[in-house]
This record gives sequence, structure tokens and C-alpha cells, in this order.
Amino acid sequence: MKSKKALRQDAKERILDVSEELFANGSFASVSVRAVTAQADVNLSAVNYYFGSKQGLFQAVYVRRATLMNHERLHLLHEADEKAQAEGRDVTLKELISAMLTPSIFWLCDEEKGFSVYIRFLARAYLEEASDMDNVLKQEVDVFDRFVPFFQKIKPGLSEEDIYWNIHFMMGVMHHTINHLHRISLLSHKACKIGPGEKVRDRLVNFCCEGF
Amino acid sequence: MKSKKALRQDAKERILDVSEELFANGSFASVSVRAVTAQADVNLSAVNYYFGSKQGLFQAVYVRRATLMNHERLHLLHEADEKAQAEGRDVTLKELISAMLTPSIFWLCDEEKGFSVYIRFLARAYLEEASDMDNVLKQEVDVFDRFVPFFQKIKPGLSEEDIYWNIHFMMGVMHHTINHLHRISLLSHKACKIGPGEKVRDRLVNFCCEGF
DNA sequence: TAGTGGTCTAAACGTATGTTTTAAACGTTA
DNA sequence: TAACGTTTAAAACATACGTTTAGACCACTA
Repeated sequence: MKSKKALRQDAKERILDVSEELFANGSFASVSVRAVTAQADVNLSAVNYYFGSKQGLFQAVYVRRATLMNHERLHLLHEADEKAQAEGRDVTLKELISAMLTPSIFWLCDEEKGFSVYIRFLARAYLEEASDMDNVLKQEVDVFDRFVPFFQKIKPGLSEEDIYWNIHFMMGVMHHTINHLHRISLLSHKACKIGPGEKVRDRLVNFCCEGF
Repeated sequence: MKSKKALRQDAKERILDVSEELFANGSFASVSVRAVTAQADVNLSAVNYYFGSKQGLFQAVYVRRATLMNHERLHLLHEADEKAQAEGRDVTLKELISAMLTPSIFWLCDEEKGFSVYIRFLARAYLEEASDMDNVLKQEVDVFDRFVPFFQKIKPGLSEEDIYWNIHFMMGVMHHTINHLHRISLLSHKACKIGPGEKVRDRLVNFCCEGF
């Protein structure tokens, strides 16, 4: 019985894992429920049973990790803030940007498979009007709002508008990097290797720091 | 007969216009041939008649403007180079980046509708494995290769790898900006207006210049 | 004028889709 | 054991899809 229950739980998680991966590689419409259920080795109707609909599944995939990621961002921000206060200085720009980007980039290059797939899923989900992504963005907006005062303190020359534009640009660099990481080797005629997450993160953070 | 022929031409162009717009707003799979033909006010089989298949239509939408855009980039590069030589100086970083980004950004914010739609189409097309986009990228790669020597001359401290990474990042900022331009007002609680193309372009170019 | 080739239309085809339905299997509780 | 709610399974449903087909239309030529 325990094993059976474990299997059931597994089934639901397995559906989420599989569809996360499929939705990361293809658009919402191009991924069929049948492909998901077949690859997850569950019955066709399992998706409707657990998630109500294909849409429900899509949103469940999002919800499973979104909050976690935004919490991680705020946690890193808090950490940097405390450290800075202890040392009697302001938070640096690099610390701020790093706090915003690190969760995504690390998850992306992380060996732990699920997270990296989720990041790709997320970048694609932004393009799917089907997924009611305005609500999704709302959560992110709240997180970014917490960052804005710090940016303003460090960069008093910038208006609020400037800061939002820069945040917007940063997100752009990140999402593109995530979605097209494999393209860098094609673009550079294989001169660029992808390498470990820290390296990519550092490049990205540097680029954004200077851009800001 | 002339009027008929003109109408036919119109039909084909109309299909391209409509599908460009629909593909810009939704994924390949989510846009149906029926939606295209209905909106273009042509018969259902017109797509297969003119373009062979839905895929053929997609690629035709791409081809119609891609070459033009890359030519425009090279033209701007050439122009900047000549001007710099005439003044006995090197091409500036801003000129280089501006040459890479201006066609897209201007088209994006251009009043002339078709081009701006195409840019959104393009950004989305990068995500469609269905569209054989590696060949698409190849053309862009060739163009970027022409830029690399200029970057190296201005920034001798950077390795070839660094430059390719920076180009990659730049493309990221641009594509994201294009695809999610409307989000900036949501992100900033309506503090940011989108404004004219030049403004957006200047912000973008500045961000990229510093990032480089 | 009869015929010819290119263009366009209406209808149909076969298939793949998301979802619903029906019932069987299972674990839990009384 | 018997009854019950939950989960799995198979089948069917209705629809939407991309594509094909057969023929109508029409300007033009012989």
C-alpha cells in the first residue's frame, strides 16, 4: 500500500517533470497531452484527473517552482544587505544583480536536472499568452520592487524609469542566454565553450553591471 | 486580367502579412492555416497552393525580410567605417552596436506596420525548432563575423570568446526588449512609457555599450 | 469557337487533438 | 468481509487540424 501510494505520488510528479521538459522544448500547443502521458508512463486521462486540463497542467508546472525562485532572490538580497550593514557599507551593484540573476543561472547550469529545465520552461512560458502570464509576472514585479530602493541608493543619478528599463534589459539578457545557450557555440564557430554555471553567471553579471 | 493578376499578387502578399502577424503573436503550432486563410480572406487551400505547406509559409514569412535586415546591418557598418576613415579615426563602439541593433529596433518602433510585426515574428521564430532556424542563424552569423574584427580593434583587451559572448548578450537584450516591450509599463507600474523608436534604441545601445 | 494552362474554390479525407465517460482495481475503514 | 472513496485503465467523443482532390472559372491562343 505504501509503495502504491508512493507510486501514485510519483505519477503526479512524473507528469510534472515530463511536461516541464516538453514545454521547455516546445510551445504549449505543440506539446500534446498524449506525448506527456506516454512519456510519463501514465494513462492518458491522468492529466485531466490531476490537473483538470492541459492549461491546468501548464500552470502547475509553473507554480511548482516559481515561488521558490523568487524567495531565493529575496533571500540573497537580504543576505547581501545584512552583510553590507555588518561591514558598514552599502550593498554593491554586483551583489544586487547577482541576487537577481543567480537563482536562474545556477539552476540553469546546475547538475540537478529539474531546475535547469524549469528555467527554459519559464523563458518560453513568457511567450505563451495561453498561460495567463500577466499574473505570473505580477509575482516577479513584487520581488523586483524590493530591489528598486537599493538600486536608487547606489545609483542616485538614475531615475526610477531608468532603473526599470535596466531591470527589463537585464531580464532580457538572462532569458536569452538561458534559451539560446547552445547557440553560443554555433555563433562563435565553437570558440566558446559553455562551461560551468559560475563562469556563465560571472560573465552575465559583469555585462549587466556595466550596462546599468 | 491585370486587375485579376493584381488581386492574386495581393492574395499572396496578404497571406504573408496575416501569417506574419499571427506567427508573431502565437507559436507555430497554435496558429492554424484556417485562421490565416480566414483572416486573409482567401481560400483554405491557398496556403498549400502558394507555399506548399504550413512550414513553407512560415519560412516564406522569414525569408521575405531577413536578407533585407542583414543587408541593412552591413550597410550601416560600411557607412560607419567610411565615415570613420574619412575622419581618420577608428569606428566607435557605439557606432558598431548601433549598426547591429538599429535595423531591428527601428523597424520595431516604426510606424510602418509590417516591419515591426516581423521583428516580433523573428524573435519568436528563434524558439521554433520546427522552422529549421539553424539555417536562419547561419545567415546572421555571417553578418556578425564581419563585425568581430572591428570589435577586436576597439577592444584589444577582449578575447574572441569574450566578444562572441557579448554579442550573444546583446542579441538577448534586443530580442527580449522587442518581445516584451509592452511589459515594461507593467513592470514599472506605468512609470515607463514606451515612446519613440529612437529613445528605446538609445537606451538599448547605451546599455549594451557599457556592458561590452 | 474549342481548347489549353494557370488560378482559385468547395468539399472531403485521414488523422491527431483535448476531454469525457464508463467501469475496473485498489487501499482504507467499519 | 463489505462498503466506500480514490485512483487507474480503456474506450469513445466531438472537434480541429493540415493536406489533397476534383472541378469550376477565366483569360488567352490556335
